[in-house]
Amino acid sequence: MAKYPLIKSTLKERLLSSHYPEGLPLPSEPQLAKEFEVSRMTARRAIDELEREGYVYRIQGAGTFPTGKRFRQGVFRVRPFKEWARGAETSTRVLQARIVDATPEMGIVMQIPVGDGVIFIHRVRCAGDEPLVIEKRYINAEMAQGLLEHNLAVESIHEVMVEKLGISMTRVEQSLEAVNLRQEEADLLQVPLGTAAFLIRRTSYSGVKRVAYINYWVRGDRYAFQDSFEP
Amino acid sequence: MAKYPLIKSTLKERLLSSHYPEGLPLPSEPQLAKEFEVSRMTARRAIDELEREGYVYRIQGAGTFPTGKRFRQGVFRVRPFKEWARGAETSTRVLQARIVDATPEMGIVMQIPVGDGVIFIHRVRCAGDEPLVIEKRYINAEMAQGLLEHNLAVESIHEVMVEKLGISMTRVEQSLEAVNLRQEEADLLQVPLGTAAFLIRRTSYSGVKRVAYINYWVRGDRYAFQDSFEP
DNA sequence: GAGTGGTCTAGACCACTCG
DNA sequence: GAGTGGTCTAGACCACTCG
Repeated sequence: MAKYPLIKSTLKERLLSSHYPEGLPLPSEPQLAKEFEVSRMTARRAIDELEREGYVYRIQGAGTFPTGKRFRQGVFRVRPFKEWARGAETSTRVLQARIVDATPEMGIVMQIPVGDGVIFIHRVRCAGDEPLVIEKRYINAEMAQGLLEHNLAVESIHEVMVEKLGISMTRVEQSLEAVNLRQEEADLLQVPLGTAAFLIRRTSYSGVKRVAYINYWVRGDRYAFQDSFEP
Repeated sequence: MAKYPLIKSTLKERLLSSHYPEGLPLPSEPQLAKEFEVSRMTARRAIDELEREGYVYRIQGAGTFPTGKRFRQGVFRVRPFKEWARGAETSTRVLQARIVDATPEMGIVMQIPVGDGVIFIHRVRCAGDEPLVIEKRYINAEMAQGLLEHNLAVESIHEVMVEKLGISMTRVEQSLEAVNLRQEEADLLQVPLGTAAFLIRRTSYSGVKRVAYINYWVRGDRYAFQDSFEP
């Protein structure tokens, strides 16, 4: 039998029973290797998996720390559109891209005063002429000046903001819902009214400031998340 | 700079451009190590990440294969029902729990001969008298003898199987879809026909054997996944 | 400067697949 | 039996943190 699963489950038990105090590092990798009588690489492998599962985080030079009790809230990850539509020819249709005044709703989600400038971008992303995703972005206009001068049908908006405009995104919060498409969205995606879809709501932060709020509607009949894990 | 990210991105490009034909293995790990002039462990690390991201899958003894062009990407995690229905009083209604003969469909998903015994369990899980989740489980009867003698309205089926019946679950594969509820499911969840819901399909393995196949329908108007990360 | 995690090497043995 | 991926070792050097 492999050794690292035993190390992993032993450490997991200790973490769940608060054997290692929060805020303090776990024993170092060489120490754990010694305790379990394995090479450092084998100890690392166990920790690698615990890190991926959210039990610990590592800081190079400082140590490995318990994440505390917040881990394991439902987690999902969404990859860039181009990656998951791989194989097919992808294209993007820009329906709107302009500066608008923040409505009260935008003011709340963006945390800015009503009337402030907001860049509104409305796009449809297709794979092989089939529309798959609707995207509505609201971006703090003050923080992303010059964004509208780029070709939004070709360039990745996120990349432009990070690489060309120098905005550092420090945190992303998102939620995933299952919804029935309304007439407007159904028409754009060319499916019947009420078709089930994923709705992803995403807020991007730069420090404490909210840079962008995005809604994605993803066709439920064309997309699935997939996961595999060892319990 | 580290070497494995370059290997990874090179392989990813090749996979996206169909450089490696579907159905055939990629070059073996020793061959890739040689090509990129690194040790086998470094080549493996690049492939490890591609596997985790769903670009390739590996079969011990046979090779590493491209996963092909399915629009299936991303990762999500589902918490146990009791955790996310927290705060509310949860209850479970068992609609059916009996042994049936495997239909051809069950035979395929369970990888057993048609006609073999399958434990079928149909439950509805509620929070505060409101139905939230429908569950249909198909379990290899041979591997889970005695399961039906437990109180399935109270006990966790997974825990009974692992702790009481001694079945070791080694791997779980699952997918997450957005679907419109059909009449039967809508009635059980007391929502209108066609309401959007999450459909989770889960297969549990014990080694190479498939222990269980489960479908969960989760009300889209009552559940959302949440995630937050640093890019 | 001592200690930490990040990466890498050149081997080794094993379980498994396949013709 | 040859080849594959799965695991492991005992080292090494590096970038980074911290007192």
